[in-house]
Amino acid sequence: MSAKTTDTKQEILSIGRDLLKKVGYNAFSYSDISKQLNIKNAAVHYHYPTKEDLLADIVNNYIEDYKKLELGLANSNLKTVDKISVFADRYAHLIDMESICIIGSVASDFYTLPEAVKDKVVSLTNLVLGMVAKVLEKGRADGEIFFKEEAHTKALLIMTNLAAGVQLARITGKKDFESIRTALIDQLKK
Amino acid sequence: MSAKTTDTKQEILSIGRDLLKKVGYNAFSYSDISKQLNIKNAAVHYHYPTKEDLLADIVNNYIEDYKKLELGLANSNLKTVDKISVFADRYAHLIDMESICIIGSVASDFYTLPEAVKDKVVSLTNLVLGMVAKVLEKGRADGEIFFKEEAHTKALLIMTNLAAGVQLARITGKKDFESIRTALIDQLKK
DNA sequence: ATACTTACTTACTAATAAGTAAATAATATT
DNA sequence: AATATTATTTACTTATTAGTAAGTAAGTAT
Repeated sequence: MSAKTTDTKQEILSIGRDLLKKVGYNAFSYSDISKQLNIKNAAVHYHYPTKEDLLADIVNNYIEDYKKLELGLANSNLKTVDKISVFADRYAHLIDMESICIIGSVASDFYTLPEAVKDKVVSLTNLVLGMVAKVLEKGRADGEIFFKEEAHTKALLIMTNLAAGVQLARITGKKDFESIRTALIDQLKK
Repeated sequence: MSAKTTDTKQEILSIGRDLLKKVGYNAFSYSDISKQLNIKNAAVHYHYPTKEDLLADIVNNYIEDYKKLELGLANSNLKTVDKISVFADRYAHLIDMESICIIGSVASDFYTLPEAVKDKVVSLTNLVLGMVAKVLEKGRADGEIFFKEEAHTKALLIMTNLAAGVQLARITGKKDFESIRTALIDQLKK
């Protein structure tokens, strides 16, 4: 098992992930990737025969990432508000990367996605929403935060604020996102 | 001035608008439009020389629509909560049309949009956010609704909930949107 | 009736897309 | 050293895209 194989494939994955979040599934091509890596188009096809394969791997990769984050948060001794801030920080970082969250990206392109990938997107979305709901529920049980909705609903409210907040920041600027972030955290503190 | 001109151009605009909200700017072509109208590709170019021209007209069209809505709401005697519900209903309707809101659609594709259109998108977004903020501010002044954030921030919170809620509904289903909508309205009633 | 305008169609072009087959270079395995 | 295996290039194909140029049919204006 050579080192180079993994390197190039990983780099393709990484660039694909960035492009997906920056311009969306329909606006990037294998040529965009190959040019960045100074390799030929066909080399990208060697690692990911079809664009669908690449997309599937990107989504799988995010599922793994979020599972790790879930474990990390569970084993941390962060206060609930700070756990939610971890999510808010991730979304704030997307703005600086000229990106939006993958879920938002694939949701916008949903009706043009290969069927097999849609299922993975559903899994990823449920994973993320479930995580946030769990953090919220535990935080409320521990008396650290306050909200009157069901935990799942509150997770929906927070994540939609963040996801669309990042999208909106492209149009009206980052300060609108910061207003959202601040209001969000304040609400939890009651 | 013939009737047919207006008809075809209007239909192109309407189909373009639907496609933009369904699959996004980069995923539809003039061929998609011409096939639906049983005309040739070049006929679409006759009415809208470039895709940028079409996109610009779509955005302008939404600006007009929202200006009319603003007037309609100002002259109505709807309660504030019902005015906000008008927005929520519009977004709920998008789900049934397999669409997302234009602002979300163009935000996702923002870095692939022609420069000239970006400015129009900014205007549209400010128009919508301004409208909602105004409704909220007046509602609070009249003692009809309650919120502690600034009106602009509350408008951001509500509109991001709705916009991303519609996107999320593609993945997890419409009931998540309905949870958001209900929670949103409940919050205003305090 | 003639000229002009409008709304198209036919028939292209140039560029880019995704994807493939075959040859070749580089790296491991035995 | 010989042999696989892996990674990549070269050279395509097929399809689609946005866009254009030239022609035409029908209506409008003078």
